[in-house]
Amino acid sequence: MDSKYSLIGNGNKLNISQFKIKPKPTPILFNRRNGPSSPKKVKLNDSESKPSLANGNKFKISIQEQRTKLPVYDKKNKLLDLIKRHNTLIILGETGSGKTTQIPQYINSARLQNNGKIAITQPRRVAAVSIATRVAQEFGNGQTVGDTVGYTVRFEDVTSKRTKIKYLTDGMLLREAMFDNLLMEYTVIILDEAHERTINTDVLFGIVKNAQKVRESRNLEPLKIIIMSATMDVDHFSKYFNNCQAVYLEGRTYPVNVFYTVKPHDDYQTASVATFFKIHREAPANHDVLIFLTGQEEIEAVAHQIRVLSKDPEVEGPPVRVCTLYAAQPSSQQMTVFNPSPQNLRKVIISTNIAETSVTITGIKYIIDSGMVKARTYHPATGLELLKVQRISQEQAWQRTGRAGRDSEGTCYRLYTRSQFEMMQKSTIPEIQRANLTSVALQLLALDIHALYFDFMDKPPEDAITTAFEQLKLLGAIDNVESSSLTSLGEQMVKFPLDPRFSKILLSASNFGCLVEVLTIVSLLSVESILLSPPNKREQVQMIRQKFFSAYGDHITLLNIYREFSNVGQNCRSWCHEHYINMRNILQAREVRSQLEEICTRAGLTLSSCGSQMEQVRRCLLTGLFMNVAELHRDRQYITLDKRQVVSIHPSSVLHGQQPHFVLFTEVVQTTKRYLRLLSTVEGEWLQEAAPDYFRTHSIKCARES
DNA sequence: CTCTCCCTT
Repeated sequence: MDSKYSLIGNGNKLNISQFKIKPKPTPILFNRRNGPSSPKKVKLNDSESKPSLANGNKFKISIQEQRTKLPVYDKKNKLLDLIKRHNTLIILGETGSGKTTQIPQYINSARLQNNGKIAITQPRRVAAVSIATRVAQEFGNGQTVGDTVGYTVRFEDVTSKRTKIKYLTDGMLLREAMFDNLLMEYTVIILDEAHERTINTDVLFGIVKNAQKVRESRNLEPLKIIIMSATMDVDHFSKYFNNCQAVYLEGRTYPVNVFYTVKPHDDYQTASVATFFKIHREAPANHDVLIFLTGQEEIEAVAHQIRVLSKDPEVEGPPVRVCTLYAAQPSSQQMTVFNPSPQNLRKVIISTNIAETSVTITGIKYIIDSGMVKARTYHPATGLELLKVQRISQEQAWQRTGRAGRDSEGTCYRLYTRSQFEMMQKSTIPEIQRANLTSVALQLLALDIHALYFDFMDKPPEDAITTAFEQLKLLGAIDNVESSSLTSLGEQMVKFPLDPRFSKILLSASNFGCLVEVLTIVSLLSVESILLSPPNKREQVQMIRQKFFSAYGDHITLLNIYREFSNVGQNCRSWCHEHYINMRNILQAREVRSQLEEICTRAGLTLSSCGSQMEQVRRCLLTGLFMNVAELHRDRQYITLDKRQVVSIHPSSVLHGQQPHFVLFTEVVQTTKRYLRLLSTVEGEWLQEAAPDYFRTHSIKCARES
């Protein structure tokens, strides 16, 4: 029997109300793919079933016994010998090999680190914390995290004098390098998950390579570098690290069958729903499904469709539990994904790329891969950040596929043809080649390195670097764009874990007598938005928040919200709920604020308050954001002073619908239009004063007359 | 009159 349902979408954007079920079938047709199920060796490398780490103590074997059953265990002596003989080593380890937890312990038990520490970096803080906790447990002897095994992430340093094995985020190690570019605390540095190519890992590549060289030339304690990666492009890595040795570690994954569609399907939302019901009809209950889509709206739409359709009495198959998964979601909702489902139920998880690497769910038997991802790209020429849905890379496709083979054999349906797959880029472009580099350039300058001459594994585009230097010059962090050293202002800026523009604002605040207020605003700007806005409760939200609204704009409005928040004390949860405030994010802002306040105090800045003098605050914001000013023109259009772009005030702003002559904005994001987000009104006379050099070359068109 | 993928100091 063929599929019963054909799903009619409305172009690429599915409107739920127009969504219909047709009784006649037009199923999505799939081809079985030829060749091996994956480009790398994917095989079950032992016949007896071994519990994976994620499954915990299901078989009640001791923690020490579990260690001996990891694939890496058989290679222990071989690995130690290689690590002893080579100063730099690449370890390619498949998922489940045990490399991240075991290798640091092997090194420690052989005392290869001498009197130094072993650092292991992770791109994500949750990983650093949870892996360190696990390894401390394995270490035994009644030790807990913070003894021999510890971790350091932002806001949390769980290490001690006895700590030998230290897990940290790559960003944290980078920050440590700002204060000691030779990283003398460590004798072994392991950069894990190197294939993810985060900006921080990429910068660390060059920093550890340099530290190793300098330490050798000065006869200091040698530094061992170990690069751990799941990549296949060993040559690229090896070449960069002076043709160093690479070893391969088998993992523990299961084969995954891959299917491609017979013809292309542009409407991947509809295709994913149809494919889900094909699986739903054929597969036993408890065979869970993971669908990869691009964003919140799309995910909620597809979730709704599946919920409605699965309740249709004509649909065959067990009852369905639909879970959605994306980062913006409240964490309580995210956790429901891990709830074990009852025997006769099918769980389907509809997720963004968060489930590609950051969140691992056990029991997934089927993957539906849309082949698309939403990604932010930066255009140096326009200074614009674009959020665009685009095709994934082949690497990403394999990563998604692998999510079905973690604890048994699986199946992956790709909603694209084989030839479409072959047209995809082989690898994802490293983040450093598509990001704004102002922060990176500043960090490197703190190490007396000019980013143009830094030893990058993959160089960023030159105009991205020059734009970054122009920005640093404007902010006063350097004297000229060729400079390899910072001004004293620049040196102060490096101390803050912030966008350089925000550091500049903090450093000017004392002069305006409003550091207390500016600390709050900058903290709120450097976390995710604290404002919740459920589309169906728009009017309600507007009403309850009205009392916070400031005619000066969003920055002062945010300040007003935070001021009340900091006075509610115990009833924080209910207050957030009542005012549609994202509690996780505002609590994070509070943490950031106290960290920044501490740095300010140490830098000798006066914690002054301007009370209700909001002019001071807006003047102060201009000292870091003067290049982000737009002017109203006669046709009621705003045009930016910097790049002369036509822009609009985002409807989420409190200034939307008003027409102040000059607005300062925090960022411009292009979606359906070029929108300014997070604005404040400013006066034309303040501009010259805030950045005299800049405004000599960026003339202000006076459009007042209209 | 719209909505922001994922991370991190």
